[in-house]
Amino acid sequence: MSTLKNSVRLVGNLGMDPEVKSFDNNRKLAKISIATNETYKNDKGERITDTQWHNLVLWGVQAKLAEDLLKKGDEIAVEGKLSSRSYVDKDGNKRYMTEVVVNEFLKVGLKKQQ
Amino acid sequence: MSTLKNSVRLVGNLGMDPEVKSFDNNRKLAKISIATNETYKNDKGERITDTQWHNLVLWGVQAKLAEDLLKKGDEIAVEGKLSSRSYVDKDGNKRYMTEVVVNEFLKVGLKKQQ
Amino acid sequence: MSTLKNSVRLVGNLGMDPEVKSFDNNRKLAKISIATNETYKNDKGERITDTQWHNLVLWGVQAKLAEDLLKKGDEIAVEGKLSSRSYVDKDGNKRYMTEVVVNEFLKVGLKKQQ
Amino acid sequence: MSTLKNSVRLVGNLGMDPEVKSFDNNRKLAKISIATNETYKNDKGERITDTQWHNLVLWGVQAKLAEDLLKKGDEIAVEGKLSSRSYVDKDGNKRYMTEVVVNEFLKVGLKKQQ
DNA sequence: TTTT
DNA sequence: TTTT
Repeated sequence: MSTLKNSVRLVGNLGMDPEVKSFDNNRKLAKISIATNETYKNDKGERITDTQWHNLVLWGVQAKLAEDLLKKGDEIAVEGKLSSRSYVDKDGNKRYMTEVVVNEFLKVGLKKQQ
Repeated sequence: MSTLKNSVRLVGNLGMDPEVKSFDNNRKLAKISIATNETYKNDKGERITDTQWHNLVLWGVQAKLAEDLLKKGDEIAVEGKLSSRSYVDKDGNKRYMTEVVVNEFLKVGLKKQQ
Repeated sequence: MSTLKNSVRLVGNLGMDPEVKSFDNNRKLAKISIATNETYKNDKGERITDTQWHNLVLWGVQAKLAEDLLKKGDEIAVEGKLSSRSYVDKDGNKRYMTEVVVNEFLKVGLKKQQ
Repeated sequence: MSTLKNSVRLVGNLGMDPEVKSFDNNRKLAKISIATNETYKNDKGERITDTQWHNLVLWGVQAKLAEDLLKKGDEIAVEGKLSSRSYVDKDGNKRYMTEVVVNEFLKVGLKKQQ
């Protein structure tokens, strides 16, 4: 799986503890959502904060590491892949959602920020 | 706007010509969707192709370049930012969609591939 | 200047305080060197640490931020560009060196690590 | 080996055919050098081209692919790791050089460029 | 030493 | 739903 064709890098904070599921074949799945906070000045010189929420999916070893190391509020750096999938909602409508399938993450702690 | 906190890189092909809109303030907006194709071998040694479609949004100069240079089938490399937004669909339901807001793109042509 | 054609991303620790120079035109230059530490297991299952040192160059606003915020031992994430240049050493020989010209950095603090 | 701590991405042209060596243990090594060409306008509005040369090292499967697919003039996209090493030159002096150890490459062909 |  |  090529990192040249599809790669996402994010630095952000977990909005909640990881949700972890275990499957029959011993595979683990963890879901986390992180917020990236970026600040900039608009045309009028006002300080604007743009917060984006991202849904991350981790499998196997990465899921285990997330379960053991991460909790709500923690800051992480991640590298992964953009992945979209469709599902059927409770009203029977087809919906789409986009997730980042994580290859790797680091727990960091932003001390100061520019 | 930090490329350290939120950055996406994709190499893929346009599924259709760019859709371009012009606004009163002379700002231009282009929307394109690209497919990234990755191949790998599964557990059984079978060759699998994973095709992902991505919605890209371009503003200003990048929108103008897309309008002038790109058409259906073209291959591009892009760098941008993950951005999610909500909207209300025709049935009055709140929906979410995730897009890549493009900072920069290159028209490339994959000659051969590994 | 394209981030698609030439981009370097590093997470590492400063080996010394930044060296800062100011020029006549008010331009500032900061030089820092950081070590990236990566650990892996070799063929024999032994834990190996690969430490690489990188020379970073910062100009203008980034140099000012480095001067104000960074000191020996700090951990940073950086995005920049690979740049090589030649110079003449004290014996009159032509030498080459490779540096990373920084576009952006974040001060981080790796709390735990995988 | 983490792509979060040390990652380089380049798009450029080979200055010569790959140099390939084979070792006793069947390991292959390929060396290539590529030029990245970036153009921008300086303060006076003049079009400037900044050409940087980069030394790339490929091992194993990547070396084989380079040997089979690449030749002088070809354009490639690569992802790898910054790596510096010292060596002793013919006059007995210690020298340093910086290389990019390639994880992955794609042969591309830039048709048009912005 | 490449390319546009 | 996070963080500064």
